[in-house]
Amino acid sequence: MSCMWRLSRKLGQKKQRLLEAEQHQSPPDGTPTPSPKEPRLALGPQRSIYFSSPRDPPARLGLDFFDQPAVALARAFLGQVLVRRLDDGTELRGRIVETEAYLGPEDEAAHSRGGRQTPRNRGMFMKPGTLYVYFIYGMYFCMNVSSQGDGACVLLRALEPLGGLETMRQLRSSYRKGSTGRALKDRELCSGPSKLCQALAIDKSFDQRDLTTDKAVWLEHSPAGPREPAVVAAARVGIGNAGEWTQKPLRFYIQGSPWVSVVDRIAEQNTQV
DNA sequence: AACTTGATGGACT
DNA sequence: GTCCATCAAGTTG
Repeated sequence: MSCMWRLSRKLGQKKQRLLEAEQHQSPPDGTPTPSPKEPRLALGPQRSIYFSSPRDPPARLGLDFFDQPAVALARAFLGQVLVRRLDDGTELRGRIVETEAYLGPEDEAAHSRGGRQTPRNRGMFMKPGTLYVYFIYGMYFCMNVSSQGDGACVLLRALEPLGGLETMRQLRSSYRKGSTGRALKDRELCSGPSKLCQALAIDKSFDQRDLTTDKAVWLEHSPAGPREPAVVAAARVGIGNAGEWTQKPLRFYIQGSPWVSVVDRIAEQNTQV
């Protein structure tokens, strides 16, 4: 009977999760949502995005945004829109729903642990907003953005695809082995750090690029959502033996979003809604 | 061994 | 259909 209780509780959580997901999703057709109020973000004393230099895309986020400590930046990323412009002019867009903070030399799980600086991880030590793209497991890429703090950065782990989904599907399929497989579901396009790199055609050539000035990739201010989404803080994924650093809650995701790569139900119990 | 993924097989709804 | 556990896949430090 405690089994029964546990089961029904589990189902209840799932229902609740789907319900919340609907609230946090953007309109399916990408129609701009009327914004009743300016979104409350920890951007500091930043000029209005509408008065940036005329040649820039109106909503591109600048150095003011990226120049904050890794944890703050990892949280601030949630909801913002990553845009990738392909050579043929196609724009791929995705709303960031999951990130991880890597804090720098003291963080035993970071590539910059102990202050290690190599040609590979140089991007981590460059100015905030610089990309650090690395090759992993012999076949994938992961995309990080340098934050304030030497050797600190934020890993982008999952996006809600907003535009260019068919191109993303093609890009993702073309990288796969058989390439004869079924069409990927929308949820499979960007739900993981290497998946989103495939979907947006991000590879090593993007390493050390500047997100505030690059012509092919940038970050745009989030359209205002229905309400401030709840953010879950959970342990990072794929951290092996990094002592105390393995369990630290440095992964952040939008609670209830169906686009997140890995959900942590235990961590969600500590999230206030 | 690594900040991952996709295919596969089994249990379950 | 979903979900979960397992494992193999290439390269780099």
